[in-house]
Amino acid sequence: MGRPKSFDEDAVLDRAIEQFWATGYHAVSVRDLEASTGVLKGSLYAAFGDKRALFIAALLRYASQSADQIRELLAHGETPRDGLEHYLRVRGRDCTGPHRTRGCLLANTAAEVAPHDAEIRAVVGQSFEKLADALVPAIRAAQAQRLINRRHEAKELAAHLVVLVQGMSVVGKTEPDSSLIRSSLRFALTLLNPD
Amino acid sequence: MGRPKSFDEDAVLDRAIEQFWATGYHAVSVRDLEASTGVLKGSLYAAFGDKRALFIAALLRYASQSADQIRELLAHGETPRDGLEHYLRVRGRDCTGPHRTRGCLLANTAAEVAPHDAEIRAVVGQSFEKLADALVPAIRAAQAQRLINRRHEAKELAAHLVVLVQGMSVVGKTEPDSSLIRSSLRFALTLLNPD
DNA sequence: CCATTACTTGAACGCTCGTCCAAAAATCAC
DNA sequence: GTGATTTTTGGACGAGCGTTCAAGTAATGG
Repeated sequence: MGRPKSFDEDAVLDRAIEQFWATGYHAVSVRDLEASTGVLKGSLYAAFGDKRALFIAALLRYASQSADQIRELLAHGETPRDGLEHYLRVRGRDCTGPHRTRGCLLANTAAEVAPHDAEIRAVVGQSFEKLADALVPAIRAAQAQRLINRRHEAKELAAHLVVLVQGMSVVGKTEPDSSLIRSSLRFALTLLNPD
Repeated sequence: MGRPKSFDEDAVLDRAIEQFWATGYHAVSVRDLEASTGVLKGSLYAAFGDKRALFIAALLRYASQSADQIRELLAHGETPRDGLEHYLRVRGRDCTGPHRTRGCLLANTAAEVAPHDAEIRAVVGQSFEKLADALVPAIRAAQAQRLINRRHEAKELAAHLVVLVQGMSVVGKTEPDSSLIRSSLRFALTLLNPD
C-alpha cells in the first residue's frame, strides 16, 4: 500500500545509461538525470540512494544487456566462425562514423571512474572477463571445425579480441572517419582465417 | 622587464600531466592543480588562460613526450623486430599490476573528453595517427628482413597495434593482476613471428 | 472516511566549482 | 630613486554541485 511509484525503475535506468554513456559520469549532474528521466531528484534519491548508486545500477544493467548481446551476436550465422566475425563487425560498426562517438560505457567507465572506485572497478573488470569467457567456447568450436586458425590458444585469442574491442571503442571516439578502426578491424578478421 | 616568472611553465605542465593522468579532467579542480604545482590559481590563469587551456597544453606536452618515447622504444635492440617487441612489452608492463592504473592520458582523454570537445578530439586523434605512422616503417623494415610475418599489410598491422595498445591501457585500469592484458600481449607478440 | 503508508515535490543547504581582479611585490630603464 | 611593467597573491563572486527534508499527494486497510 501507500502511494504507487509513478515510474518504472528499469526505464529510468535505461535513460540514465544513455546519459552516462554519452556524457560520462562526472559530467552528468543529478539535475541532468532529472531532466532526461523525467523523475524529480527527490524520487531518484528515494529509489536509488545517490548519484553513485544510480550509476552503479545503470552500469550493472548495461553490463547485463551487453552480455546478452554478445551471446546473440555470437549465435549469428551458420558456424561459430560466422558468429565471431559478426561480433567483430558489429562492434567495429558501433564505433565507426561521426555519430558513434559514445564508445562503450564499460570502456568509458574503466577510463574515467574505475581507478578511483573499487566497487565500480570490480563491475567493469568482471564484465571484461565474462566477455572473454563468452568468446572462448565460440573460438574453440570454430577451431575444432577447422574454420579458424588453430595456431593460437583460444584463451589468448579471446583476451586479445576483448582488449582490441575496447581499444576500438576508445580510438573510435576521436576519429569521425576512423581509418584506424577500419584497418584494425580488417586485420582482426584475418586472424580468424583458417590456417 | 617587469616581475620575473617564479615558476617554469614546463615543470608546471609536467605536474599537471601527472594530475590529469591520475585523476581525469573533470575530477581535477583548479585548486588541486594549485596544490600539486605549487603555483597559485591566479598565476595559472595568467600563464595558461583557463583550466581547459592548461589541460590542452599539458595534453600536447604529453603527446609530444609520448611520440618521442615511441621512437626511442622502437630503436631498442638490434633489429626492427626487437624494437617492435620492446615497444609492446613496455606498453604491456605500463598497464599491468595494481599500481599501474593510470593507463594512458591520451586514451583516458579520448574516453572522457574527446566526444565533447573538437579541439581536444583532434589532438588525441592526431596522436593516435602519428603513433601508427611511427610503427609502419618499423614493420616494413622488419618484414623486408623477413624478421616478422609478411602476410599482413604494414598499415593494417600498425593500426591493429595502436588500437590494441589503447585497449590494454583501458582494460588494465580494471584488473590489478591483468590476466587479460598478459594474454592479449602474448598473443600480440605471436603476430610478430616470422612466417 | 479516516489513519496509515509510500511516493512526489521543490525549496533549501552547505559546499566546491571555475573564474576574476584589485592590491602588493619584484624587476628594469633611466 | 622613481616610474613603468609584469607577476604574484588571495579574497570574492555567482553558478552549480550533490544531497536533504518537511510538506503535499495518492493509494490501502479497517
